[in-house]
Formats: sequence, structure tokens, C-alpha cells
Amino acid sequence: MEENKRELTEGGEKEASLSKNFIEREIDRDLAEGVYDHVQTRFPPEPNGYLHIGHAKSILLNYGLAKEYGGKFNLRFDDTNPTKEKTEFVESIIEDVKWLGADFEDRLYFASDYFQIMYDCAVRLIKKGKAFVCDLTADEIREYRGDFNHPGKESPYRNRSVEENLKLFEEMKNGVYKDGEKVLRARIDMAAPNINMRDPVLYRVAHMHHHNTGDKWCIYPMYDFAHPIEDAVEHITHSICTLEFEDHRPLYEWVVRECEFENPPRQIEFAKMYLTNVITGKRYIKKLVEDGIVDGWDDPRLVTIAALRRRGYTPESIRKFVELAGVSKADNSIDSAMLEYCLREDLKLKRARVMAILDPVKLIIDNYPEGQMEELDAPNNMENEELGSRKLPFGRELYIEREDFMEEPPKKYFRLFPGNEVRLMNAYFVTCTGCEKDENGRVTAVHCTYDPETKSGSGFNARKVKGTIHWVAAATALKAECRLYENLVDEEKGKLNADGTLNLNPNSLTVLRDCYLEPGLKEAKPFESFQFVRNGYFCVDCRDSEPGHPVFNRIVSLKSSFRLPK
RNA sequence: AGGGCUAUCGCCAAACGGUAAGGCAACGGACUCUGACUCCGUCAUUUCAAGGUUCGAAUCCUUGUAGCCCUGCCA
Repeated sequence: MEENKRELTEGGEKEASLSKNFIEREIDRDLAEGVYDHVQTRFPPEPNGYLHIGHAKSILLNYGLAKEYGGKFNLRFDDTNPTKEKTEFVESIIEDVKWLGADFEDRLYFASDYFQIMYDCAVRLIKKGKAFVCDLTADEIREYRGDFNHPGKESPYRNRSVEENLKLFEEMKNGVYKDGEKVLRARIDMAAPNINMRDPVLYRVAHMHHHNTGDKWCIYPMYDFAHPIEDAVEHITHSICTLEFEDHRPLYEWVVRECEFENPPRQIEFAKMYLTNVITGKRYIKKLVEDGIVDGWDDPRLVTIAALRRRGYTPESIRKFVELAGVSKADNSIDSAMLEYCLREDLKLKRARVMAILDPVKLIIDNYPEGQMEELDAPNNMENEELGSRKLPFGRELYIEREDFMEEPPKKYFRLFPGNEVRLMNAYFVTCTGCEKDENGRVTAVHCTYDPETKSGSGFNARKVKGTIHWVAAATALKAECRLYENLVDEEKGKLNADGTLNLNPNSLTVLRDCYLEPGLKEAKPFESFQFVRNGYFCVDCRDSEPGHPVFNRIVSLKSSFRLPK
């Protein structure tokens, strides 16, 4: 029982004992049986798009296993199809993997660097009579393949001599044939119940410039042939991939066996992670970007790694999330609330808690001397003294949240209403005396009086108040823009419309341009984040902020059990 | 002539024949200079279903049911 548990230490503060997942158990067994004497993993993306939260799971799973077993983790671009790949994506992927903290050290590889080895493997297969050049067209190959209910037919080219195959394959390599004219196929079994084994294509002709190898090659290996070789060459032990490749495993094993690799890698499949209320499909995101509904692949409402980073998510919170989500072979859709929980949990003790008014209304303290200002001390984080304290300007006129005053409050409303006393956080008790309204009945200012005896830190405890509200001194407030987000889609309402388009939440973005923040926030730098007391965690937008004029993204709100009764 | 995989609380997920962990969410309550945090409590007599084996079954067997993946010269 004990050896079936592992100790997880999180910054030394928390110790949890978690059960091992099924992959760890497989690895334990392999190690115990001497199948392998080390662990080597890899993350093998095709550079054809941006990484998202789902990829983070794969990255952190592979990296985490290597680390746990004292092994190594590689980043390898699976760039075997030049029609879909771009260097732009290799750069963004490297950045994202590094940001997540999956350290591949100097082990950054490209499948395309192994093209010669793959070619040599193909030649070897031909010599063993295990591969042949086929002249069938793509359509014919499909017809010959049969279907779920019928075995396939053998290609008429299946029994070409080794010599002829060798010659033809070399000609393919030398550019003698046009795209689609010939392919190299494995010679396995056209009657196999697993369609992947029905003489799968190993190489295709594609006269195309490759981002890494340029025009050196005009034939490119298929995934099923290339991937096992890439893994074997890098001495990967456990080749971890997602469930849809389960049917490919026999072919993976066929390739490493027929190519006669020693200590061949093993493929293990796990279920992809899905999240509720988010969009991960490339087609959908692309459309949102093109239609200008989001402002790029890093729009904070998206869950690409770039978007999460811009929004203010930390690598630690994502690591925690992936760890909490677990690994299994069952289809899953994790509640987004768990991701939010991980962010709050990570930032709770690490960030300063400051005051910011998102929807301001003026609060005038009638008995506070006109023109007078004072400085108050405020701790940056009541639960973490190491974060120190700051000085807060305080004066006669402040801004408070509009929702913190009600002329006619419902029951259990603890905030300002005529006659009620509340605490101004880090300052004094104030008692509401009334309000001013415009011709439409909209409150334009709230009036109150303060009690000088009740200053924070004075030790005053002669009476208590039920409510504490936050504020910012009007005279010195920093005006700033804050952006609040909601999910782009809501699964309860249906993610898709009848016509297959996304059923978008019209309120996914709220831009507040008249927010008043503590003046100290003026110099906040891109990616810096804070807790805005009672409002949530906010992060300086890295795109739209300017020096001295930060724009804040709300990463996540704080939880709240407060509901205004109807 | 079909093959592969998966079903344990609203959402994840442990348990590997010895009598259903844990987390998120939710709901009570205490505390509170954040209606936050923290704390305390509640939350699967039952593991897709029905049979069987066993002293004992979520775990083994049988038969069903449901969901996912597979017929690219994509990965």
C-alpha cells in the first residue's frame, strides 16, 4: 500500500499523499521488471497552431513523469508534414512550454532532423520485404482498403521485387515522381480487423518547401511511421499520447520491431482533458479571431496558453490544476470552477490586496475637514506580513462602489444605507446620513460622518460594525480601465446553435473605463497582478497598457455567498 | 467481418477480492477590518444493468446497455 503512494510537496508547505495514476503504475512495473532502466518522455507537438490548456496537461504529465522518475523530458516538433507547419508556431510553442515550467533543457528536437534515419529505416523495410512502392491513386487505395465490415484487397503492386521497390523508392526520393503518383506502403495484412494495419502508407511525395529541411526532401514520412522512429532515436521509454491513437499502437509496435530498434519505446494512451464552457477547437477560435469577436489568439477569454498568460493565470496555478484533474482513460470534462479555484489558491498569499473601485459613486464625509488629507497605513496582505504595507491617502471625498449604498436596503444588507455604520477598510467607521440624486433619481453622491476614534490600527473596539467596504480617495485616485470577462459559451444554454455556429455569450467582455484605483497602482507593470479587495484578482494587460496607464484584466472574481434578495 | 476503449457522487478521481479515499462544486454554521480567507459540519448502504462465483465483489465470470475512437497520401 505504501509504495503505491507518493509524497507531493508543494513549496514545502503542504504535503499530500496521492494515489498513483495508471501510467505511473505501468512505469513502476516496467522498471521493476527491468523492461527499462530509466524513464524518458517527450512532448511532440506538430507546429501547426497555438497550444491550449489541453496541451498543458500533456506537457505537464510528460514533464512530471520524467521528473518524478529522475528521467529526462524532450520537446520535439513532429514536423513531418510541411503543408501544415510554420516556424511562427514553433516559436510560440517553445515559449509556452517554457512558461509552463516544463524544462527540456537543451533537448529541443525536430522530427525533420531524423529524415535520413527514417529513409534508411524504409530502405531496410523494403529489403526485408516489409514495404513496397504502390502506384495506386489515393482514391484507389481507399477503395482497396475495404471498410469496417469488409476486408481489404491487396494492391496489384504489393508483390514487386525488392530490387524494383528499392529503385522506385530512390526515384521517389530523387523527385522523379509527382505528388500523389506513388507512395511507399508497409506490407502487413489487408484483412486485418484493425484498419491501420491494412498496408498503411509510410511515405508520400510532396514537392514542398519544409521550414527546417528546405528543399532537401520531396518525400515525407507519415506519422505512423515517423513517430515510433522519433521516439526510438531519442531513447524515449514511454511514449504518452491520447486515446485516439490506441488503434495505432499495433502499428507503432510493428514499426519499432521491424526496424529492429533495441529497447524500443512503449506507447501509453490517456484521455484528453476537456474543460466546461471553453472553446478549444482550432476552427472555432480561428473564426472568432477572423470575425474580430476576440482580439487575437491571446484574447483573455480564450484558453490558449498565451491567453491564460495574458489574462493573468500563473504557471503554478495551471500545474496545480492539471495535478488535481488527474489522469485516466475515461472521457472527462473538468469544471472550469476548478481552474479558478487553483488560481485563487495560488495568488491568495502571494499578491498584494489593494483597493479599486470599479463602478464609482462619491462618498462625502461631511465632518471631515475640507482640504485635509492624511496618510493611512495599510497592510498589503493581512495573511502574509512579508508583503509589507503601504501608505494610503485619505480625505473628505472618496469613491466607493455604487452597489455598496442603498437608499432602501433589503434585509441582511450590511453596507451603507441611511443611519447605518460601516467600516471603511484600513480607515474609519462612517455612518451614512443620506444621498444626493439627479433628476432621474440616480444617486450622485452619498453622505456620511466619520468617527475619528475608530481609526484602523488604533485598537478601537468599543463597538463593532457588520460591514466593511473599500474605497479610494477621490483627489489622488488613478483612473483606469478594467475588463471583466465571462465565458464565451455556456454549456447549460448549449455551446452550439442549430446551424453549428457557436452560441456566444453576448456579455463575455465588459469594459469599465471609469474605475478609480489606489494611486500606487500607477506604475504597475504588464503581467503584474493584484487582488482588488472584494472584486477579484486582476492583472495588468500586456498589450493595451501604457506606462503610467495600466489596463487591468480580471483574472477571476472572488467567491461570494452574498445575493441581493429579489 | 468489424476492431479498439470507457462506465464509481453535479464535475474530476482513488480503491487492483477484505467491506466505497480525496479534491472541485453545493449546502448549513462559526469566525472575520474583504459577504473573501480560515474553521467546523452535511453531501454514494452503493460503483451502468441483470444474473453468477465467493465467507466476502466496484474489483472475478456471464449476458446485456450506454458513450467515445477508427475506413487521410493529417497528426
